[in-house]
Amino acid sequence: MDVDQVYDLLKIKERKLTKTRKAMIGMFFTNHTLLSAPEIIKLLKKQNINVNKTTVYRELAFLLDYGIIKEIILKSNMTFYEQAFLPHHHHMVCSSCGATDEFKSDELAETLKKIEAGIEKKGFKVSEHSLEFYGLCTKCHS
Amino acid sequence: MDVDQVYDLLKIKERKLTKTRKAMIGMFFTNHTLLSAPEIIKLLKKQNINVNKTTVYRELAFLLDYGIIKEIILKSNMTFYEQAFLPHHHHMVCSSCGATDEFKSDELAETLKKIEAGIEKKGFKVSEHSLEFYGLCTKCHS
DNA sequence: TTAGTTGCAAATATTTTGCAGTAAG
DNA sequence: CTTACTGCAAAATATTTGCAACTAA
Repeated sequence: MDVDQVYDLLKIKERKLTKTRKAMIGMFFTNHTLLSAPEIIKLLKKQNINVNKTTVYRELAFLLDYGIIKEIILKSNMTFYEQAFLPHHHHMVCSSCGATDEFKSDELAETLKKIEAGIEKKGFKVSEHSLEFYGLCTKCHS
Repeated sequence: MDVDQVYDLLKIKERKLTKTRKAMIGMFFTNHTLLSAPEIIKLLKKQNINVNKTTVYRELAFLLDYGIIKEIILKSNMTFYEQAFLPHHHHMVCSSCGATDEFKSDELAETLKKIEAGIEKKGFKVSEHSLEFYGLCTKCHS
């Protein structure tokens, strides 16, 4: 799924392509960074799009609902978002500067799948998991 | 580490054993459930300990600081706490009713350790990870 | 034209802070 | 009696809601 396919989806669903919506979709497909609502508001301002925070929160709920973005909650107790079409991966979060980086591991994915199967046998229907590693990034542990 | 050892630690560090502190420590060593600040306030009320929310938040920060409890942030975007001396485990969280359950897996622990070693080779110093499984508990998926 | 979208102001909810007073050891 | 601890009120932050006005298709 790329930007144009997202536009097509919106057209099919008869949802409008507003300036803010376009800019936010662009953001998620350009940056592969985790973005929070306050950060998005700042980024929009830089593009001279002065939008109300309410709109940004509503837009995030919208994109989430359409499966275009994913939600990730970090220990900072803030909600972050990223594009939903990236290959499955996890995040490393620097507890000092807050920088995030991603990584993936086939072995990990496989183990998690096995674990989830085990959990389901006990009657709990798993729909997703969240896994993040916290510590100090290269810059921060001198 | 048990309750009495925690009391000893406080004595050594010349920290006082107040009624609220004692009750909260007791809570974490009795319940092995995840507890949030609002829940703790309610539980204290039931014990006729009417304490200000500020005190509870400060006490949680205190216990966290002394390594007596651990912090876990769930997708609900709320902070939960649990005793820090339980054997390493992870949580299953029901997206419908919010119930949490715990489980452990040696295979998972081993894979995670390996993954963390791999991450450290790239210069990121891992200090902890958070892993939760979300889905529907037995009661909620009919 | 007509849904879908937006802004504004106000409400929620959790968590934090400053300061003056209280109590445990 | 000393320093840790507490309450209160108010602030900081993120997020949500109702409603009237607006605009993309």
